[in-house]
Amino acid sequence: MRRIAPDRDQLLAMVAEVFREHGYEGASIALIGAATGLGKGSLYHFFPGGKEEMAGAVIAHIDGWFEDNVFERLRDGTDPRAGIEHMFEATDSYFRSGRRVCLIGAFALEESRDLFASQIRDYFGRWVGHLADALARDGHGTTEAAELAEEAVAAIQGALTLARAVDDAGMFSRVLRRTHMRLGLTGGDDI
Amino acid sequence: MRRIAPDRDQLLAMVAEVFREHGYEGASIALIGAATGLGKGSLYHFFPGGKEEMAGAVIAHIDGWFEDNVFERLRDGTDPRAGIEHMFEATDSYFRSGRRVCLIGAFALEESRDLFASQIRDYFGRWVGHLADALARDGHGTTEAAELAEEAVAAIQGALTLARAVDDAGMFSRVLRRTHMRLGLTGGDDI
DNA sequence: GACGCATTGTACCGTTTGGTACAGTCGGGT
DNA sequence: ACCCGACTGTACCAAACGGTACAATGCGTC
Repeated sequence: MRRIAPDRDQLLAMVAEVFREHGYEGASIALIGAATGLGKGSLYHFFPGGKEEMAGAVIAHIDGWFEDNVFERLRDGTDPRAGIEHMFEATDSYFRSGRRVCLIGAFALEESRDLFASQIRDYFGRWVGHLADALARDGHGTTEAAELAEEAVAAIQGALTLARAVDDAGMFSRVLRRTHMRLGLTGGDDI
Repeated sequence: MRRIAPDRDQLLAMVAEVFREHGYEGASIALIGAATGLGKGSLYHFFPGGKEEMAGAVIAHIDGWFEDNVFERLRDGTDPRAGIEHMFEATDSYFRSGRRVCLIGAFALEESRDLFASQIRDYFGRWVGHLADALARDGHGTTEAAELAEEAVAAIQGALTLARAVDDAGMFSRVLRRTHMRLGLTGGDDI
C-alpha cells in the first residue's frame, strides 16, 4: 500500500493532540496508534526513532507553525504594531481560547524537558526575542521591550495553565485582552 | 519498629519533590521509594490508596502551606497591601526564584488533571479569589480587582513555565517584580 | 504482468509499571 | 516479660510499557 495513511502534516497534528492531552509520559504508543489509526508497524516506519522522534517532530511542527504564522509577522519591519496585533489573534485562535494547552509549555514542566531542552528553549526564546524586537521598533526602550515581552509570553502561558486548572471559559480571553493592553495597544478592540 | 521513617510532613515534602520533578506519570513508585528511602511495604502502609493517594496528599499539603502562609495573610482585613506584599515574598521564596516548579500547575496540564480536578480548581480558585478580595479592599473596583488577580496569578504560573523552559535565572524575579508593580504596589522595593 | 519498495499487521521481546500478600521485626504499654 | 500493633522487606503478580522482527500486501513503474 502506498500512502493510505494521512500525510505527514495531518499525522503530526494527530500525534500532537495525543501528546497535548496526555503529556509525554502519558502518551503511550498504543494511544498514539489508536488516535492515528496506525499500527506499530506504520508508526515505527514513519518514526524509526520511536516515541522520542515523534515528540521531537511534533515540537518542530508546532515551532514551524508559530514561525510562519506568528514570528514571521513580528519580524516584519514595516508595521510592528500590526505584527503584535496579529500575534494576539493567532494565539487566541491557536489555543482555542484556552481550551487547548501549549504542548511545548507542558513538556517544559515535565521530566521530558531534559530530552527536548534545546527545542523548548529555542521556541520560547524566539517568541520572547521577536516580540521584544517588535516592541522596541514600536518605540519602547530596549530593556523595557525585553521585559514587556517576557511578561506577555508568561501571561499567555500562565493563562493557559490557569484556564485549564479552573476550567473557566472566559479567563484566557480576559488575560489576553489585558496583556494586549499592557503592550500599549488600544484596549478597545476585542481580539 | 515504631516510626523510624520521617514524620508525615517531611515524607510528603520528599514525595512532593519527586512529583514536581517527574510529573504524575513520570513519578514511579520505585522513584518515590528511592527518594524517601522507604520500601513499597512502608509506602503502601502510609498510603493504602497508592500513587493516587500520595499525589492527593501532596496536593493537600501544598494547598495547606499556601493557605497558612499566603491566603491567610491575604484574608487579613487590616492591611490588604501588606498581605499582597507578603504574597510576593512568599511566592519568590517558595518557588526558589523560578528554579522550582508549581506542582499543582504541572498537574493541571497533564492527564492527571482529571484525577485531581477539584483540588486543582480549588487551589487556584482560592488564590485568585483571595487576591481579588485583597485588591478590592485596597481600593480597586470589584471587576478590576478580579481581573488583576487573574492576571497576577497567571503571570506567576507563566513565569514558572518560562523560567523552566529557557533556563533563565533572572526571568522569574523580573516578571514577579513587574506583576508587583501592576498591582499598584510601589515598584521600588525589591522582593 | 512483473518487479520493487513503501507500507502494514502481528507476534514477540525484555523491562517496568502499580499493586498485593505476607511473614517478619521491633518498640511502647501493661 | 510479653504482647499488640505499627512498621518494613521481599517475593510475587498481571498488565502495560517501548521497541523489534518479519512476513504479507498492494501500489506505482517499467
